[in-house]
Amino acid sequence: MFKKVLISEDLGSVSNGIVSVLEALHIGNFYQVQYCDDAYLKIKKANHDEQPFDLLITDLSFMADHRHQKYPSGEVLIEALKEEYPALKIIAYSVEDRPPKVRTVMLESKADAYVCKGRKGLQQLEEAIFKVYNSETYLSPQISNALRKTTTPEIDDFDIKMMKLLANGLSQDEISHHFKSRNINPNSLSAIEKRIIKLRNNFSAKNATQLISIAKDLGLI
Amino acid sequence: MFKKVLISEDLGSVSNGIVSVLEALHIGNFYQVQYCDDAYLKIKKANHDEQPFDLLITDLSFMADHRHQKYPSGEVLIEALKEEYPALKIIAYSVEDRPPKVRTVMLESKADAYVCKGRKGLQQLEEAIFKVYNSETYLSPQISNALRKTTTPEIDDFDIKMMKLLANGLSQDEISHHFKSRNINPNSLSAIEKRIIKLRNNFSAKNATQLISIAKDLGLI
DNA sequence: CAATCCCTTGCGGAATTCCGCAAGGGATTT
DNA sequence: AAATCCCTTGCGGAATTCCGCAAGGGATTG
Repeated sequence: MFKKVLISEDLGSVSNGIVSVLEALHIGNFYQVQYCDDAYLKIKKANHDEQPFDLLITDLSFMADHRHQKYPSGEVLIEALKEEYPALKIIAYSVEDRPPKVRTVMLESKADAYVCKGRKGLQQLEEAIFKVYNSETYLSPQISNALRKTTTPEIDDFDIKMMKLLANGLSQDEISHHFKSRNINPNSLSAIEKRIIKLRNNFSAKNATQLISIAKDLGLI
Repeated sequence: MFKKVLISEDLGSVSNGIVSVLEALHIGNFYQVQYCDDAYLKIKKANHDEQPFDLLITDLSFMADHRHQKYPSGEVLIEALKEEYPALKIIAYSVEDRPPKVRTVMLESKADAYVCKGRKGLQQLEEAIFKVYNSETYLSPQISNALRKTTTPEIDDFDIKMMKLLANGLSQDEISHHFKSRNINPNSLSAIEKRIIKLRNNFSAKNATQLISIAKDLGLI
């Protein structure tokens, strides 16, 4: 079983729960941090000292406070760590259960497991620990099908950028200029128009306002 | 100190944390439930048996699952209980730290305290328990000024309705018809226009799309 | 009563969005 | 090489939104 575990979670109460799971598995060598940056530094130092962690359990969203963070969220922390220390296993433990989020965390950040906080969260976490130890991936049952691309097909990075700009109040013309000034294609007013229309059709939105409303509900932006 | 406490919280891990606080205060007589409906029934029964609870600590948002609930959220549970059992003290314990939510929970649902889950959440919870026991109210420091109406002044029920309709993709003209058909005033296209402009100015939004984006971030809709 | 304030309503024009049609270019297929 | 497909770009007109100006009505105030 895992020998050295790090818990990254800003809610003390949740942290307690994770600890109880580890203790039930007789894993005594664990550490807790409340900020992603601390997690990164602790893992880096452990590796440097040749006593590396072999499992990280981390939340995704952390309350922002006065301390400025290089890694503001679990996603970016996971992505950075997986690039630097591929051997480190990582379990994401989050309340977020929307498929798009699960997809990015598993496919882009490359987490090994995604467990939803919930009524059965700690049981599922225990299950995930076993699976991951055996080099398998794990998803909570309620999101087990989140990786199938049946959900919202064909929404690419560009579309997300565009919707964020829309949500920030930019006009189609301003979005066009925005992309032109950054040499990102496509960038013509007409093309922007067409892509927004495509998105509206995708989500059955009557206008851009509803499109942004839906995208926010889905957690896309 | 409180003699009989109920914890209503669907995340087992968080529940653990609350329990540790109660134990530190030597409150041994407590019960835990994972659904609002169970909380309501348990409190009702305790009162009927003349062994009432004197404190409820409850989360606000509960994951929906297969079990259909009469009380889907902490807010409505609190409101119902406070009407029926005014003597029962209630502490809301939630990740939600946006002023509008705090306002409705404290002013409309009439909770005695609002504690934000966070890095210091459990310490604040302990503080809240003491305050509430002395019949005072308590707010976490980060939201201590949430009750001042300086935040988003003059956003009334009508504005909220209007923004919800906007988010649902209705045009200003359709919104006008919507209110006309329900005999709600004002309802002219021009008036709708003016109120949307007023809201945009309030929130410094460049257009209706950004307005909806901001309103969603603030939790107004 | 008159003056004032506040809100609703209306109007006109500019800006923006919405929508369909069409041309052009690159990649793939036949 | 030709045909096809897909995406980008452009254009024109209708619909909608955005914005300022102004009139009317109700409530409050002097």
